[in-house]
This record gives sequence, structure tokens and C-alpha cells, in this order.
Amino acid sequence: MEPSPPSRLLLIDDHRLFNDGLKSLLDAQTDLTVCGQVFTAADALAAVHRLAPQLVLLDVNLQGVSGIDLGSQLIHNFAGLYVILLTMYNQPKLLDEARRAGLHGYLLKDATTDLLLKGIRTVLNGGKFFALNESGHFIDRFGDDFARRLSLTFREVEIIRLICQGLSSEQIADQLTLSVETIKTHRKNIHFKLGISKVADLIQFAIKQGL
Amino acid sequence: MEPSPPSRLLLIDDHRLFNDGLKSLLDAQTDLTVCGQVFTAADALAAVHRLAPQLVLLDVNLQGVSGIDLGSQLIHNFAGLYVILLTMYNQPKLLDEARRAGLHGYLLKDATTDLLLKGIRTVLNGGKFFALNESGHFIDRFGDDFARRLSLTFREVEIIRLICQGLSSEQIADQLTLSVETIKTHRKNIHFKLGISKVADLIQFAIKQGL
DNA sequence: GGGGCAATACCACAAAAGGGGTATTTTTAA
DNA sequence: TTAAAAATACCCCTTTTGTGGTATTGCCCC
Repeated sequence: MEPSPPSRLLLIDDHRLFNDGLKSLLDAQTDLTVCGQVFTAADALAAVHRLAPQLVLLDVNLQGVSGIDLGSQLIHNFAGLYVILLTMYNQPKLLDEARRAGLHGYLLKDATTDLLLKGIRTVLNGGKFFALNESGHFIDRFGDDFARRLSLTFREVEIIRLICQGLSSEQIADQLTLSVETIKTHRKNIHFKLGISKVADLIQFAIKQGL
Repeated sequence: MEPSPPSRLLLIDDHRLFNDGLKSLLDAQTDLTVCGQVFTAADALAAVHRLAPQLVLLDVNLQGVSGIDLGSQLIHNFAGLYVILLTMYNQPKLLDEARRAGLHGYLLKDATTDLLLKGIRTVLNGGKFFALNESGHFIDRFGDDFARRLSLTFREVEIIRLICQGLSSEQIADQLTLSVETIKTHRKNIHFKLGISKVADLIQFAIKQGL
């Protein structure tokens, strides 16, 4: 190892305790320093500009603002900046979204500290680090054939999200410029695939999946 | 100050990073030591028995298990044990529930570290510490009259819970030995009070409130 | 002892959701 | 290049929700 100064990290997460705790954890590492903490999306750009961190650890949920959007915005505005998404959602779709948005990593909040450090160091060395929890809660809870049943299509997931926002089939049809009948068909298929029969079940399902 | 050994704390939260971060934060205090960490509700009782902590910091959401239930269970099983609920729900109702369940404190995850430490020390000295975030997201999002609108009755909350479990009005009526019409009336009132009009909205609301 | 609230219950009608089909086109992958 | 999968769309009919009312009972509190 060459004697280089510790890498500068910026934490963006509106859960202050999590943010503080993470700082404490990371500061304990000799090769890493937390150069700043941000608690709202609004402060993020200014903070990155002022503190010039090498890497940003970014939560997905910042009072309604999408962490993925903010992350890709940061990357486009600050050349050479690394962004790792930190989330509690054990969701392949979300991971894919993060990857497509050009982010450098995706880590779960229930990851071990070791995994976090490994991820940070990998990204600082120019790599990418995307990790889900293989033995995630959800899969455990629903048994063997769940993964098969979960093979929802893109459209289906899209419609689930809109249902969760409280839209009726008609409103969804409007928004997607489709027939109401099509939406109804999708809903039927979703119900069949998930083995449910009510909106209530669907929302519960969706929220457990992290939308 | 008398030269007493540091107080022993146990952390119960299934978000490992949060848990680890908190440990790191707390260990930095000379008068506090984290004597253990637990990531699932199932391990909680055994851990308390083995580690004999003075105070437990407990998350509300442990894979479906209610932190409040677990907390009051711990208090009843271990005399003298203090339990502080840690949650991201900025919710007076939940706070009241925690208080009624006999827990010793309620703190938000987006509290400052100072507030957390103050809460812990207050409870360790035999006090109670219940804090909400005055400028919290949730209240902001719904305006001034939200608190008034939120004055749900016991029956209403009970019915919301059953709706969330996917039961129809008829099934709820059966279970509570009431007329379907009565359930419908309650649902109307709930919708009015919360300013919503769909099951989807209701479930979202309920989940944000921590059920 | 009367006003307010919670809980119960009913009617009627409109709007959605749920469930049973079938069918066409486009996209994807073997 | 062809067969499967995904996305689109329609029909019909039932059940459940949603919304507008009204009304009675019991309870607490001032």
C-alpha cells in the first residue's frame, strides 16, 4: 500500500441516526473518512460541490425524491464521482434500475459492515459493486415456488406501482394510454401470479417488495 | 459522577448497518456499552436472558413482528429492564401505544445523536423519554388539520387492521359479529377522516403508521 | 338532563374490482 | 424462423366498494 490520504466519503440519508452511525463506523477505518453528511436531497448538490467527496453513499428514499435520480444527476454533474445506493429494498428490479442509471454500487441496509466496506473499496478502485441479500426475508416467507410465481412482467410491475398510488384501473388506463380492459387483464394476471384476490393483498405484497 | 461501570445496552434491529452504526456511535460514549446486537425477533428473548442488558433499543419493524409487543413482553419477563422503541414512524398514535404498553421511550430514527443519547440517559436514570419530530415529514405532508382528522376511534383502527389483512367488509362483519352495513359505515367514516377514497390509499396510510 | 361522541344499523344507487372467457399483435428467444 | 411470452383488447356477469342519506342506542361529562 502506498501512503495515500484517506478517501473522502459523503453520506446522504435522511435518517440521522443511521447517517451518524454510518459515519462512526466508517471513520473507524483508517483508509476512509466521512467528509460530510447530508439529510435532504435539496442539500445534496451544494454539499458535493463544496466538499468534493470521492464517493457518495446515497439512500433511495429522501422524502419522496428518488435516490436513483439524484445519484445519476450527481454523476453527470461531477465527473469522477462514485455513487453507491444504500437501500433496505432487496429488489432485483431496483438494482437493475440503479445499474442502468450508471450508479457504481447497490447495497442493502441489512448488509454486514464487512460487505459495506468491501463494496466501498471495490468502487473506489474503479469497480462496480451490486449486492442483494440472497436469503432475503421475502423469499423465506413465501416458500419454494415463490420465485416462479414472482415472474412478473415489466408492465405488471408498472401497473402494480400505479395501483399502489391509489389509481383506479381507469386512471391507469388513461395514464398509460391503454384500454381499461387491458388494465383489467393485467390485474387478473397479477392476481393469478401472486395467488391473491384483493387490492389489499397486492399493496401489502408490493410494499414488502419495496415497491 | 461516581466511577460506575458503563451501562449495558442491547440493540434489536434487523437492519444490520443501522445496528452496527448505532453500536459504533454508542460505544464511543464512555458511559455506554453495547453488550449485544440482535437481528431478529426470535433471538431477542434468548439474547436478553444471556446478556442481561440494562436497556434495549428496539425497532418497531422486525419482519412482521410488532416491536411494541416484543418490548412489553421483554419488560414483563425481565424486571428492571428498560426498553426504548426506535422507529422511523413519526406517529403520535404509535407513540401512545408504546407508552400504554409500558415502554420507557420512543425515538425517531431521524433524531439527532444528541437526542438519542439524552433519551438513553434519561431512561437509564429511571425517567421516560418520548419524542416525536415536530417538523416531521408526515405532518408536513398532510397539513395543519391532519391531527384532527387522524382522531380515529378504536373500532376504526380495528377495522383498518382487518382491511389491511385483505378481509372484505363481509368477512370483517362476520369476525366482529356485526352487520355488514355497520362496517360500511365505519369505512365511510375512516375515508372521511383520512381524506382518502380507496383501499389502496388506506393500506398505504396504515403501513406508514406502522399498522 | 342534555349535548356530544362512539357504535350500531338500514336503504339505495353508482362505481370499481374480480373472475370467466377469447383473440390479436408484437416482441423475444430458442 | 417459428414457437413462446408479453402486451393489447373485448365480452359478460358477480361481488365488493364507495357515497349519499337517516336513525337508534348507550356512554361520558359538564
